[in-house]
Amino acid sequence: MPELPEVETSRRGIDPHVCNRQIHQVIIREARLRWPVDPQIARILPGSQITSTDRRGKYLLIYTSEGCLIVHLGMSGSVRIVEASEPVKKHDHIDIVLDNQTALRYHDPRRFGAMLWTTAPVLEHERLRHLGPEPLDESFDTSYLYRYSRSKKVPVKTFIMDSRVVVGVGNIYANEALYMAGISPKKESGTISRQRYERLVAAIKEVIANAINVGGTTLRDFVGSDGKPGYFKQSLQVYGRAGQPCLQCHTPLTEIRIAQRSTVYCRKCQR
DNA sequence: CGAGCAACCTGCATGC
DNA sequence: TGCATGCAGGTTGCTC
Repeated sequence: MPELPEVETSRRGIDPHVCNRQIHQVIIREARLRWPVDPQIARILPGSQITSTDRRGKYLLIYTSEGCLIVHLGMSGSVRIVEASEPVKKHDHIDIVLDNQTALRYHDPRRFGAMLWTTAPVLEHERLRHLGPEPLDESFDTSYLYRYSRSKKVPVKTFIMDSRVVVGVGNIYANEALYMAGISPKKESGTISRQRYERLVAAIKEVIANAINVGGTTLRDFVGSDGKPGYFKQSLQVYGRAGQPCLQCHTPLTEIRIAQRSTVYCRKCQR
């Protein structure tokens, strides 16, 4: 999936095309996503106005005059703007048809994504209320992460991928940030010094900010909402490079599994 | 309570 | 060529 930078890239891509447009029709071809899509939106949304878009972690928020759509792209989801007449492809599950013959089209082969609807305060939604700080927010800092980690026994990689700790750090960027910070992904969270967490916080911010700046990482089928690929893949230092030389010390990179996720690191540079 | 892991689902690469 | 296997960007919700 789309990690945070891909979601932000998608949001920026669709925002100018959907804001201040009226919704003409909602077509739900397949409601069986991670949670069933509320069929009510097909009658509530037509006639309403899209007022703004936002993002919280990996959730894309589409505010309308009637309530808010909370969209998650799961592992394989994408959204893009199409001509409403464009023929649907396999896995094009939902169209939000706008008043200018375009549509916001949600596509998700694996259906791990979601499109939720709420009329209540969005940040109090059950899916959002337990989320930790945004990685680029100033509240995500060394003191916060260090204090939170004390007495935690999970490997640091699992720790930073926990959305209650910080949102948006998925498998790719967790691998990259730990490499950048010189920390072994296996290291027990509670035993890492404050000084090393300072490096880790800086690395997470840097890797996420860079990825957003270049439009996210393209793997397989991710494309930004304008159909252009992201360019971050070429700057990956460890993810997908198992067995290849470390770019700093030339030791072959090691691949292990942590919490069932592929983990690539340099045994020499990361301790 | 935390830790570990199976589950959700499709597509694709690999090996026989 | 066909078929079985394992793996993929995420997250929830079991069991221990």
